[in-house]
Amino acid sequence: MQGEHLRKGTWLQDEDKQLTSFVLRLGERRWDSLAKLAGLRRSGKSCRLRWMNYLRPNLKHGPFSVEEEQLIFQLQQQLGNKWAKIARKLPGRTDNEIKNYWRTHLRKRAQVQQEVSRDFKYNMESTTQDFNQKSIDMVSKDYTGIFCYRDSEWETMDSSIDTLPLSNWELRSSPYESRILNWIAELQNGYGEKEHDCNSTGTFNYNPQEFAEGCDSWDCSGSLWEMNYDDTLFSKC
DNA sequence: AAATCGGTCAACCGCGACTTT
DNA sequence: GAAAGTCGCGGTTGACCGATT
Repeated sequence: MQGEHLRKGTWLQDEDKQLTSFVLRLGERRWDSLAKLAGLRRSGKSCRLRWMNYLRPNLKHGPFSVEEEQLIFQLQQQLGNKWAKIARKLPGRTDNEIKNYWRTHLRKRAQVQQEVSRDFKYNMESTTQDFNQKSIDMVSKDYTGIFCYRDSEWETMDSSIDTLPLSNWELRSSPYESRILNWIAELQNGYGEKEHDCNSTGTFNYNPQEFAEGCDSWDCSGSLWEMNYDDTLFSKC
């Protein structure tokens, strides 16, 4: 194909038809030869990409479902940016599509989640004595994605997260909710007037097993997943 | 109405791994 | 075993579009 003037940019309908018909006849391989045989002035690479990401049968083109979104989020945490591997777990979705979705929808949320998770763990560690490390790890991990700040004051806050009163945090749309709210209330009572003091201590009862009940699946909508944030707000005391 | 900005997504690029000759 | 060809992956770009100023 060298020396020939190759087309770039958006594919035309005719090109799509031509490519599809040749891939169905010759199979998904030898893309350079296939492009030549099909009379397409495209690189083999470009043909392959067009086929894999758009023309291939059984591709889903609609918006991602909540389940897909959660799966992507979870797999990204486990595998990192291994989009091809992640795509294999989501039939009908392409690595490119998932990568784009991650970058435009989920990346920020992941950052927020990490920050909140870290701060939460930090606060737990600095405010409890009877809390074993295993429980803390589990909580900080499983808490991700469920905190939400009652945000009417959010925009006007000009300092770090530790100035946000605990009573203004809420947890929504998950089976954890009521227990967590109670827990936060207890924490708040434990803090008393010392809520700005990260070195203050308090105790509360926590049963990880009880806590974990009903955790199989839950809807993240209406939670941190939709929260706008400013990461300057997430500094520690 | 026009300009600007930000989000989205299809497509491209570079590179390493794998296969074929 | 080496060179050439091909494939697959992840990062990046740029066109497009709607919202905002």
